[in-house]
Amino acid sequence: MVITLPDGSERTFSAGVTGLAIATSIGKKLAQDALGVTVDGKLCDLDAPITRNAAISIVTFDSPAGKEIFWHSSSHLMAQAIEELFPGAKFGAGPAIEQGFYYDISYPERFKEEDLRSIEAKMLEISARDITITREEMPRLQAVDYFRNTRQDPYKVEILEETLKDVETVSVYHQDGFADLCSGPHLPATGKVKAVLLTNVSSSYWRGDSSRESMQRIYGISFPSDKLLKEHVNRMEEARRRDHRKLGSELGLFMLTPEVGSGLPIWLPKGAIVRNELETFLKAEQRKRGYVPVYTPHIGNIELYKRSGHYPYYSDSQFPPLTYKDETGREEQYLLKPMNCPHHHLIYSSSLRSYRDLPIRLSEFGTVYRHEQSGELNGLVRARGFTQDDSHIYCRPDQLVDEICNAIDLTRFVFNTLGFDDVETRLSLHDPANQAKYGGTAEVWEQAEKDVREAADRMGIKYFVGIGEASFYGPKIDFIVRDAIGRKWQLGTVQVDYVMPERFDLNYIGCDGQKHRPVVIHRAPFGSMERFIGVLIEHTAGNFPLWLAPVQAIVLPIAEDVHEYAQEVRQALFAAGIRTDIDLRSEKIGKKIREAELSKIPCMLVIGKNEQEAGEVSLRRHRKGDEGRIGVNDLIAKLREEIDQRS
RNA sequence: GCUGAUGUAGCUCAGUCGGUAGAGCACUUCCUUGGUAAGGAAGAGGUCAUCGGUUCAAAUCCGAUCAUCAGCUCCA
Repeated sequence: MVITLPDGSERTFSAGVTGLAIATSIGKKLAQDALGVTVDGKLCDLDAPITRNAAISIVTFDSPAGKEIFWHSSSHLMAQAIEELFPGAKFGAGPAIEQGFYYDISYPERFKEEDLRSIEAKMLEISARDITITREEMPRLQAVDYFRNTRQDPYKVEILEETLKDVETVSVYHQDGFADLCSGPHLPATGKVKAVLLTNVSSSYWRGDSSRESMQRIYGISFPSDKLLKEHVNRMEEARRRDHRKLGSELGLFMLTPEVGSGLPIWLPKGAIVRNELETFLKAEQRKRGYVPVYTPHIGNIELYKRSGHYPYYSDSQFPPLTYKDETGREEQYLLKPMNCPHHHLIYSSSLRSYRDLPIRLSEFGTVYRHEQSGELNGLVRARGFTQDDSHIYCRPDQLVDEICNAIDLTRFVFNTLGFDDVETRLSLHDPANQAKYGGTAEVWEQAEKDVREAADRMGIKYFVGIGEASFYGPKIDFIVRDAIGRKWQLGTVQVDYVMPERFDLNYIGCDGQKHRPVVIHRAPFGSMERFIGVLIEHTAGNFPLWLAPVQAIVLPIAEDVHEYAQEVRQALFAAGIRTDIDLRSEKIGKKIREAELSKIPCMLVIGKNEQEAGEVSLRRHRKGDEGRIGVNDLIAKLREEIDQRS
């Protein structure tokens, strides 16, 4: 039997050889590190016999597949520890996740912080026992009996009787007295897990259904060595330092206060500069690309949102309507604007449109208010009041794919300028099994999804498909980035809409003299200014590029005798439009530099007698250090160039 | 909204058994006039999230509310 290794070399083994045996034949170290094996691309247990010629690859902790096996087994290890410490605990789902694992547990007592520590200790103890983990294939009905009567775990029985009801044979993994229904693969033995950290306990609903019972979910992460765990803990601490909520108040960018209301961010002067720069940047770019600006009010008659269909779909997540009664008793209801689209549609239909006028691209930084659930609020990235860089493009069907491509291009331009290179793109399509969630006919959806796919393909975007992620009026392309602790946030979006033109009876006169329906594209490259800047803060750790920095330069005179010259330098930079502060305190230069560094000011201009005599400054860059002396005019030219290039 | 945790000076945090509030940094003033990440001294700063209860006495114990954090659910 011939086994092909990842480097292309071939080796002969007798039939039934295991991954472990192959690893051992290659090297001792590999055999030690081996967690699983892929056989012709399929991930398998290390002790599974290989019965035919195959290409195999030994999986270690270094690979994503290795981590998944490791963490999945760790969740079983945790379950076993909990079962030994807390008899009667019932187990729901316990998968590996991107950063570790969790297990959902039903147990009458609340797990406390101390419990997590004792579970960790028990896990390490079970690891030290180095129990062999074995797989058993079992007919499904036998498994039902086993989990109902032997294991007495109703959740596993439910999975067997519902999710797996059409499956003949299932697999069960055993380690000592503990057993779990699981498709695997798993580690060969518990001893591989050398370091474990249980991070928190929170609640979850059984099967993610808020009408079902609440379970306790314990999150953890584990590693094959203490060293790797320490590195992970350090990374987490670094992430906390980058948290935009922390940096936002340290750097004076924004604030949140219950005196205004939760989820309603206030932009402080420094944060307002960042936001304003971004808005100016996008406005200029949109002007080049044929967008025209509009402004619309912050509230609108509720009938508008009933007509658009937003109100019934989203009434839960809106602030309650304002009711106004005039002296005749006539009542009107207004809604705090939850989205900008209906207003823009009215602008479109305010005059007769010819096919020659299209596409029409209406744009607005529109502030909207949504009553997000309290538990969902999160600094700037999830707020109740936020501003969308919203635009609606009205075009003819034959222009649609081009216009989607243009919108994708603009979004990519924005992301590239701001240095977001790790962006995932999701093609968000509707869920055919849940038709009630959507407006519009099946034909319209089919066309819309075909169009976005075509545009995405033409733009060469690497995307993944998200079924059920579409909005109620159409499919979309979403640009998703991660925050400092790895959580994903949707920023930019491009959405196709055949539904609103119907609801608002939008039309244009075609070359045949007849009325036709335009198509609408909703798009927002930043998405929400708040969320975008929140993620940008974490992405840059508050070290904004020069063009965005709230304070671009600070003049640091060494002693009082050069204060006058220092003021002149500051004025010169100011006159060139460079945001420049000056530190005139009677502190030593070391302290002034330290504080400027901590404030993350990109350029420090150190000035003493030497600089004054030569008409120069000493330029020190944030996190880079002294760059030497430069004439004031040269400095201004250099900084202006960097700012204008947005480099 | 749900489950759990947390809330003390502008910030980071101490505060024992219930006995009336503490540090460092920041801030203000004074001294110091300096060369690339913390010069010195003094001063000021708190209705211990809010409201209610227990108690001779509450930052501390109990309850409610608000807010924040983690996760779940949701996301136009």
